[in-house]
Amino acid sequence: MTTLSEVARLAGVTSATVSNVLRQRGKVGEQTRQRVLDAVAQLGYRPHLTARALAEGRAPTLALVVSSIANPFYPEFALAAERAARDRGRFLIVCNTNDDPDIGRAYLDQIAGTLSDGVLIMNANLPMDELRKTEQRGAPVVLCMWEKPDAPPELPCIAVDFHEAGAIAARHLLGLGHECFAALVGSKKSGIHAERYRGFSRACAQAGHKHPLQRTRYINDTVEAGYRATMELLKEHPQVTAIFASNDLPALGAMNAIADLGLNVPRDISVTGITDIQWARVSRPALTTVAVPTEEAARMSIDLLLALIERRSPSPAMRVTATPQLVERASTAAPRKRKG
Amino acid sequence: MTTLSEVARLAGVTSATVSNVLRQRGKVGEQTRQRVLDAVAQLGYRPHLTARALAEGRAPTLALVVSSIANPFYPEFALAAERAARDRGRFLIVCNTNDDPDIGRAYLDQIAGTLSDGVLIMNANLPMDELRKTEQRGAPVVLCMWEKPDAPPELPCIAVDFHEAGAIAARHLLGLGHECFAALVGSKKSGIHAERYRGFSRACAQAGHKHPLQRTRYINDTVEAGYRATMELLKEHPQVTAIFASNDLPALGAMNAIADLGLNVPRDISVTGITDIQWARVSRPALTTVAVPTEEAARMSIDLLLALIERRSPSPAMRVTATPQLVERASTAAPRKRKG
DNA sequence: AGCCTAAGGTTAAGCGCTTAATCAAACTAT
DNA sequence: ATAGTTTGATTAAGCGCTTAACCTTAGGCT
Repeated sequence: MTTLSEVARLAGVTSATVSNVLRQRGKVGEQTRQRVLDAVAQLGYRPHLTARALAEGRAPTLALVVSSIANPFYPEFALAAERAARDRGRFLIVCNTNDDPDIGRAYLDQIAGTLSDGVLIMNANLPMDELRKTEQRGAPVVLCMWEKPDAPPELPCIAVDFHEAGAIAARHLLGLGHECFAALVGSKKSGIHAERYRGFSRACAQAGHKHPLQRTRYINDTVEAGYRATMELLKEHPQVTAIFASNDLPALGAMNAIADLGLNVPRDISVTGITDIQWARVSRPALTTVAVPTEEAARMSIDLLLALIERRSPSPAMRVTATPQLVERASTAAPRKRKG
Repeated sequence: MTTLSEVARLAGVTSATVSNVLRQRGKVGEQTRQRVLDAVAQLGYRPHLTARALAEGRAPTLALVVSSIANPFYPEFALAAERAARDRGRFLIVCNTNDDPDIGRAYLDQIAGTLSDGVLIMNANLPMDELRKTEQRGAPVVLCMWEKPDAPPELPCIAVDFHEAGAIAARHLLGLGHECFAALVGSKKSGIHAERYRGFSRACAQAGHKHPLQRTRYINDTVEAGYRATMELLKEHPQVTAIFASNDLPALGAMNAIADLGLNVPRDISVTGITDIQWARVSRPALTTVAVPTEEAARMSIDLLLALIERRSPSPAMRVTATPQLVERASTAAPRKRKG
């Protein structure tokens, strides 16, 4: 590892001058500048990022805390965030908590402010006051993909209009002529997905087809849970012609269940999800879903975090990304005419 | 951010003593030790990882360079590596190159040795001499999942017995009674998957069912490529009863193609993959595949890297992980009796 | 000619921590 | 009682870099 002073010695200047050349700070004469640059090239000098960060009084990385690998959306978002960070010249440490709050806490304790300048939180299942604590330690926190626009988050966050996402799905199904739905909604008590469901039912009500609670199931965000819930729902309510899932994973499970019941998607029953994970494209039939702007949300999250780090934006502004978009694939169609 | 010396002042000692207490180094009296620990607790002191790394002459993170998000296996491996790193008390920076060697180079240039102590390479599509250069700069490099055990890698690596993986798939299909196969193999010139295919054909030959080249397609590692190749293959060779894919993604594409041809998996045609990505479990029918020991390989990669960093293991040992394992699901069955 | 300023550098302190070298005091052994 | 050792702490240097403050020298102005 060549250091600044070795470069300086070769160029016949002081390390401060080399630093000034490299950082484009201060006044440096043209010919010394060249000598320095030559020396840098000759020695293959690369700045020591750790030392630089320490000297600048900042940390050399950003961190992203994600809760789980179970849902493929998280890795997708993680890589989107990585890209956004790289585009801003930052490096991203990924912290997977495996849904264990203790791991999340340990991560935050260790790296917030000491290794990471700021932290992105992606559904990490961590209590708010824990997050506020790390914020007070000097490492800004940004919640990516805030689900509940009603409850003021008390922390900077990127909110996605999930209410609209639910409404989009509903309007799509209504537009095809569906009137009798079943709904698979992410677990009730965590409040996750509540907004998606609310958007869905409001749109239904507005169209004059109020969605009744007995055709709603609160389930985990898994293929299996979607499968089981659909099996039950379709047995109890055979008149259902379309299934709204607040997430893609249960939607895929629903499609499997329908197939196992000897029915056809979309001929007999239509299915919609929300998110547009990669699997949605590959499944048979390909899933119609409402895409959340992952790339954009990741970019905004990083930018907000960087702004907070540089204290440019003192107000913990809560911004909303662009509206989600319907991605129409093969899992939805007009309902089959009732026999009789 | 409370610092060491603030803790020291409160405890009435020197910062060196505090450091000794925390690192369990040197001799410290019992009552001062307690005073120090009390002060640490009272102030909520947390060591500054960046400063510590600089003082210790090491870098505070490890790095993982992955080529792409397109194949969901990479994120799965990345999170496995993250877990392994965390278990060893290390933090992982993930570097996604998006298959662009320039990005990979830039990442290595910037962080190898200056922010990361060592680098894990996962199919990053980087030239060997580039990697050797970063190694000489003092940041050990480990290749995860080396595909070609024939060619000595010249760099420390974790090799998986992909030859055996191919053979396992072949033996499974042969055992079911199949004799006429088609093969979808990862792109020829990169040499990736060559070993998997070789294992497959050798096992076929041993069983007396030599696999002919005209029923082999060298394709990209995508669902779409698998789909297209299968369409072609089945039109040219309708007698095929089983498809061997060197990777899960093309295998899934093959299943879709078969369905679109009006045929049934596995009744008409069986399909196998290699890797066991998450999608394999969810697809309909669920994919029979040969699982590579992801978790284990990730763990071994991290351990080898750490050993190299600590110069414990001077020899760039190439180790082979445990044998891949067959995961039998619904996409394979005995061939249908020939009509006539 | 003398003063001020700007340009082009250097000095030195410091980021928070580690660690080898050092030192003082308290024991042990003779 | 004196030398030698151990225990338990301190001192100070240094990791590689940044940056405010300072110092020259040369040129511009009256």
